[in-house]
Amino acid sequence: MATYRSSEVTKNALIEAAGQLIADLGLSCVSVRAIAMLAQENIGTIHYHFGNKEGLLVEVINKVIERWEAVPVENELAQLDLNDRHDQAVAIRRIIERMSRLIFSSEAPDWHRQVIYQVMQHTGILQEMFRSRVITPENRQTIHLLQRIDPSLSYEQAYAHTLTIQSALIVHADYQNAVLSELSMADYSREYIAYMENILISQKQKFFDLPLV
Amino acid sequence: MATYRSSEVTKNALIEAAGQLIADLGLSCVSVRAIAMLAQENIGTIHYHFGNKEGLLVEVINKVIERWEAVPVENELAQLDLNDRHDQAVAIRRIIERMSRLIFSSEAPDWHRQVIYQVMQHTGILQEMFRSRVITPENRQTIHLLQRIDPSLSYEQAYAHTLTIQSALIVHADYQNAVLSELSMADYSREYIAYMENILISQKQKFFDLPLV
DNA sequence: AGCAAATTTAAACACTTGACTAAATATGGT
DNA sequence: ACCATATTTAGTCAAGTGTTTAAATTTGCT
Repeated sequence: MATYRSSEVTKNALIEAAGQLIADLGLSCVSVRAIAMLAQENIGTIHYHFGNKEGLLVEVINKVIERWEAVPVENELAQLDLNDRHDQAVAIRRIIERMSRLIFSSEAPDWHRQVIYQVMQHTGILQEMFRSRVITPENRQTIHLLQRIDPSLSYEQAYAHTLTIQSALIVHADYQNAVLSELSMADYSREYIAYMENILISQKQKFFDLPLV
Repeated sequence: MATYRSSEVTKNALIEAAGQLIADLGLSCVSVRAIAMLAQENIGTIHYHFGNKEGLLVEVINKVIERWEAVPVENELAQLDLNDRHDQAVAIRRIIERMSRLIFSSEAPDWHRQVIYQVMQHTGILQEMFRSRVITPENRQTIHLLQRIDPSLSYEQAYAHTLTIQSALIVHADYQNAVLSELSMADYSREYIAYMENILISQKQKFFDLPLV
């Protein structure tokens, strides 16, 4: 008699509602009352199931992080010889395509991409979660690859390259509303995302004189 | 006897305090009381001088926008022949260096760069100000240049290029705290910014097979 | 069906927020 | 020095915040 079935249902409803509201209003503009109302649950359930508001937000971010952890960068780079120029070029492509897929594929709820990078704006538990479990480990892989491609790169220089790779995707995610309105689009088209991926990939491959694969 | 001297002094103190607090806490976490306390002014002065909180925020953003408007992109591109490959390469460099200078040069208060892109997160008067007076006009120039460089580019494709140019700078500005902590730096070094500029410039020049200038 | 535990509910809590008011003060031209 | 007025001050307001409480209800095993 540990837990009742209804427990998981309301917890998921609250997480989903919180995610949508964060995407719409911003992380620091959502109230427990708004979340409970959208989820059609009582305010008290938030504190009963998650302890407090932050506990709920942790689970919201956790939902996104688990999707990223399910496809670690290591998998994309396995079976590649990072000393081979051709494989180095493939590695660049794999890293960019993976990140783009995780952010823009429609297999996850819409709010994922609009929520996740908001946590990087304010220091706190949420940022620490995303940084320690996603950002830092993934950057380590990318920096390692870049220093294989060009052994003369310092850590700072390799990090700068890493950020120039990721930044376009981050901006398209975090400023989605502004970007879409500037593009007069309702949502990113598959072609647009593909073209942006292509820019990022071939830019980096050309910069390092890698084969264009 | 229109206005007294003290008026401008307190107005500037309030704008400066608001800017610093927005940079530290985030746009939506700043209260009129915190602003007044940091400025060492009375809360009522905010409503007396600016009408309401939003009126003060408008002036904060205005301070930043005026710096950008003082050096229009047109000036950087004047005397360049946008049909000439060499001048096209120079134009790319000028556009990127101008934006980097506006964001990272130390001639303006520290908070400018951490404040300005926050307004792009939420729709409202502040975003509309920055978009209509800075973003849209500047993007028009960049897109025009890119379509001269490669006439086959559609508007969406040219816009994607524009964003890949700007994104790294935006991310370094808006996520400054997280980036600096990942780099174990107290502030961006001149060398780091210069290296990032170099990446962005030569990446774009190589992508379009322009001379590397 | 009965019953103990898990869950939901509504009301209240203390606190912060942006805004407003009326009185007190400071300013600068005369 | 005077005085009209620009500015500052302190106090109050209603509305919204996250949290807590205790009672009511639902759940699932015996």
